[in-house]
Amino acid sequence: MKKLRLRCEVSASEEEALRAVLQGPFDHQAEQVIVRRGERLNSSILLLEGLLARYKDLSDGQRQITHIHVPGDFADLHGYTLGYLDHNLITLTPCRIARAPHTGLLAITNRFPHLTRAFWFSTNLDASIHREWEVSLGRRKAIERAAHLLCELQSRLLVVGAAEGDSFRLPITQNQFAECLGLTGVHVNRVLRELREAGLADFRGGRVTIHDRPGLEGLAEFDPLYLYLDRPAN
Amino acid sequence: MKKLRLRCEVSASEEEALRAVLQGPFDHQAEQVIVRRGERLNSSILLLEGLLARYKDLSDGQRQITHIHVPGDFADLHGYTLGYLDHNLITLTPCRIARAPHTGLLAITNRFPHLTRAFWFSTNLDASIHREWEVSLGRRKAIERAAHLLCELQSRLLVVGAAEGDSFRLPITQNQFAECLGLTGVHVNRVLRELREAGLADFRGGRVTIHDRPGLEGLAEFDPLYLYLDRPAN
DNA sequence: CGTATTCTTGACAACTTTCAATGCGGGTGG
DNA sequence: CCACCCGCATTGAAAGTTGTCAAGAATACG
Repeated sequence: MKKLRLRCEVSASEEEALRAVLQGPFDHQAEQVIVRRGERLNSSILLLEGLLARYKDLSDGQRQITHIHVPGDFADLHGYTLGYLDHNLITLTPCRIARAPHTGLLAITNRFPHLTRAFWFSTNLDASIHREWEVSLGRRKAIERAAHLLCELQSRLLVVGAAEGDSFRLPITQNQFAECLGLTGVHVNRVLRELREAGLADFRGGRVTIHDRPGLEGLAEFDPLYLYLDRPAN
Repeated sequence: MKKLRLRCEVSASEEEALRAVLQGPFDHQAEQVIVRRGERLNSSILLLEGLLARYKDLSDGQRQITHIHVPGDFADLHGYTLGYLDHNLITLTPCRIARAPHTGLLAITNRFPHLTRAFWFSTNLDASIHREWEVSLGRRKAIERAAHLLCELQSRLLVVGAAEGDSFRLPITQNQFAECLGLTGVHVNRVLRELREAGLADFRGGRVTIHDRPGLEGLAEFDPLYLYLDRPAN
């Protein structure tokens, strides 16, 4: 909740309204599909601890992860207006979540226009991250993609207090990382070695350590503007 | 306006409120940057005629288009909650637009929760399209990406009455098409020839004709679920 | 009618995938 | 306690897809 607050200035009465609506917490194991594509929804999920991912499968078994959620993210708030998701939602690690029933969200959106805009902002921020991933997937080379995602995750985790300076836990496999980047696990492995040998960053054993942030950002052409870290006043 | 209505059931009073807020229409030439990344916004753009694109530039001159807008789309409604855009907005063709000042949108969101949710839905639909593009860019081969985008555009244009059955105007260059697909113009050219020679679709002279929709959809693994064409009841 | 884009094609290069094999480490059962 | 397994990481070699470069053809436009 503190984490959610950081991104969207919320008044005491608004926070109370939201808190009243939330159910849980609930715990989930890793690798569990939490929401299935197309299934009708009646609540949305706030991630408290762990990592979630949005992904889609192709018929030949390939998978593309389209977003990684960090603690404080409303993972499928868009499901509230969409009714169902176009993608699956899976736990990458063991997770703790809270649920906001859509009836409760409806009540909030009818009574708290400002809080509604804060929610709306949150889904728009997700969309902005999707766009940056499109740029990576479409135009950046493998090593640049990897560097960019590491920069993004470090920035986002720092905001919610889940990074210790230039190091943070990222307990996912190289294959999962590859599924974010539109690459194969084999190639990601090579690229991570390159980053390590260049002294830029080290991702091993479920932990990332960034040794040369400027270098990594330069390689990735990382510009955090799209993360809207200077949250708007509205 | 009729087109907007098709995607979001809007009551008479809501429609009137929106109409009262809209300014314009304004006309723009092709290839004009309408909104620049990072610039503070005080109105959002409703596309009435023509095609707009969201894009980002890289330092080496590469460009990635992250979204194509068709008539009826609110092109930068997300700018209302975000304050500024993370991308540029450009006209691909001559365009006619209307503008919704954010002061007006603020008034609407304070008075019409249901219309607010309709707006919110609209930005969530954009995000869904971003996700599908991530899948294309990350996992589909060049010819599949091209086929998928043609299917998507045909579906979306059909909804707003801008497609004539299996044919529709798409007055953009192969290079611009390539910028959507994360490919080079040269390769798009080859891929379009393949689609033509396979009897699937023909994109030439600013017009697309789909000769074998099932074949094209099969090649692309196109599933329109992500377009939320069965709009939700809320 | 001439000029500038855009389209088209070929040959070659670069990047990433595929296939295959080996190493590593943690958990489990004997 | 230790051997065995199994998933994950790592590496090499070969193949495939897409990009780059270059040139000529077609088309649009003034």
